[in-house]
Amino acid sequence: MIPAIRGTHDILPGDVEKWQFVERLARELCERYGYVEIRTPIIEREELFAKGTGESTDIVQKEMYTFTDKGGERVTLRPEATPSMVRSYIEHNLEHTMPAAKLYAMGPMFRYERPQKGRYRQFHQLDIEAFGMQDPAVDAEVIDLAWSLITGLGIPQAELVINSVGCATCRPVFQKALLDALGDNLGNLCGDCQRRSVTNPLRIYDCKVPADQPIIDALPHSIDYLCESCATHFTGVKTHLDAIGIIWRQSHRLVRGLDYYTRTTFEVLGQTLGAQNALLGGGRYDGLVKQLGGADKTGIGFAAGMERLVLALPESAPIAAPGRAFVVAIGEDGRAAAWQLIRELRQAGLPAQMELEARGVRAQMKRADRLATRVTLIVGGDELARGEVTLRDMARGEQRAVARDAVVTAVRELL
RNA sequence: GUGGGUGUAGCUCAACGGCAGAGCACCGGCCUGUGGCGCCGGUGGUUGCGGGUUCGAUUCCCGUCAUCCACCCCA
Repeated sequence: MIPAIRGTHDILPGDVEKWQFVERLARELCERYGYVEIRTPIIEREELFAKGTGESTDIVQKEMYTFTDKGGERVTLRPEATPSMVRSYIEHNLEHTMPAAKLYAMGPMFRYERPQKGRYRQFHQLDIEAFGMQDPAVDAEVIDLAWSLITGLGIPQAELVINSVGCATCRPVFQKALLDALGDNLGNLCGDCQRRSVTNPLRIYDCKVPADQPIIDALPHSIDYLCESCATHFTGVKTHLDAIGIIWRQSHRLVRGLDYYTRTTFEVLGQTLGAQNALLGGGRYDGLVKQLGGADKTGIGFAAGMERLVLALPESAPIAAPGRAFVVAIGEDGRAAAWQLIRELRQAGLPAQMELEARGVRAQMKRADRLATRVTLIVGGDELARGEVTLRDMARGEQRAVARDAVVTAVRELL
C-alpha cells in the first residue's frame, strides 16, 4: 500500500456531504453579500509570500512548501490566499475595472506543520477580501458575513473577538511602549516570549505560560495607543456591529501573527476544537496592496478553516441526502423492464438505481434499505402481466400498485 | 522542530509471555415476491514495519513509520 502524505486526508462519502453543506452555504452567503468568486493558482512565486505574508512570520520562516521547478524558479504551494488575491487584484487592474472589489475564493492551502486536531498540512479555506474601501462599515459588513456563516451552519457557542492593532503611524509607538513597560521583566518571561520580543513583540500576548501571565497582564494595550484616525475607525466598527445586533468581545490580546494586519483584527473561536480553536480569523491590511506593487488601496478580509467548520458542525446539521428511488426486479423479464424504468426515471431528472447483478428480492430490498432509499419500485411477473409497478414507501412501509404510465409522476411526488 | 499517548478484522475494542476473540458492518440461509427486528451460518488477520530478549512475543526491550493530544504557530 502507498499511503497518503502525512497531514493530508481523503474526504470520504459520509463526510463529503458535510463539506458540501458548508461549501454550499459559504457560496450562497458570499453571493448574498455581493462577493464574487475568483480562482487563483495554488502555486506562486516564493517571493509573493515572503513579501506578502511577511519574512518575520512562522509561515514564511518554517512552514512553506517551497521548491525549485525545472526552470529554476522558486515556487511555493500557497500557505494562505491573501497574497494571491492581492497579486491578482494588482495584476489585472481590478482597481480600475472593479472599484470596491469584493472577492471570495475556496480551496486548498499548504503548511508544513506537525498535524493535530483541526490542523493539517493540506487544509482548505474560504477566503474573502474587500479592496479599496476604508469605511468602518466595510469592516462591520465583513464581520457580519463571517458571523452569518457561523450561525448559518448552526455552530453552537462560538465567540466573536475583536481588537485594533493600529496603523503604520501608531503601531510603532505602541510597540515601543510595550517593550519599555517590559523593561527588566523581559528576562523573567519564557524563552518563546524573549524570542517574540525581538521578532514580533505584539505576539507576547499569545503566551500561555502561567508564570508569564502576571507580567503580561501589566503590559499596555494597543487600543490605548491608537492614533486619532485609528481610534475613530475602531469606534465606528463597534458602533456598526452594535447597530446590527452582533455580539462581540474586545480583547487586547488578540494580535494575530501575520505582518500585514492593521487596525481591525478579529477571530471567531469555537468550543469543540481543542487547542486549534480559531474557526476563522482576519483583519484589515491597508498597506499590503501598495507593498506588493499596487496602488495605495486598502483591504480587509478573513479566512475560515473548512476542516474546522466541518468539525464544529452540530449533529443536527441538515446534510441529509436527497430522496432516491430504487428498482427491485424479479426474474429476467422483470430485470429488462426495470432497466427501462430506471432510464425513464433518470431522464425525468430523478435519481434512481437498481441492483445490476441478479440477486434475490430480499437482497435487493436490503440494498435499497442500506442506500436510504425513499421509494422502492418492484417489477415482477405479476406487475408485468397487469401493466403495473408496485410502489413502496420505505419510511411508511406501505405499498400500492401504480399504472406503468403513471410511475414517473408518482415517484416524483414521493421524492 | 519539541514533549507525551496509541497502533490487533472494514469500524469500535478484548486477549497482556502459551491455539488471536467479541460486537457492529459485509455475504448467505431461516423466508424460491418484500428492507428495518430476530435466529443460524459464513467471508475477513504476516497483531503497522524492522530488529532484539525468550523454548515460545499481540504481550517485554530498541528502532522506525503512522496517528492522536499538547507546545510552537495558525484556519
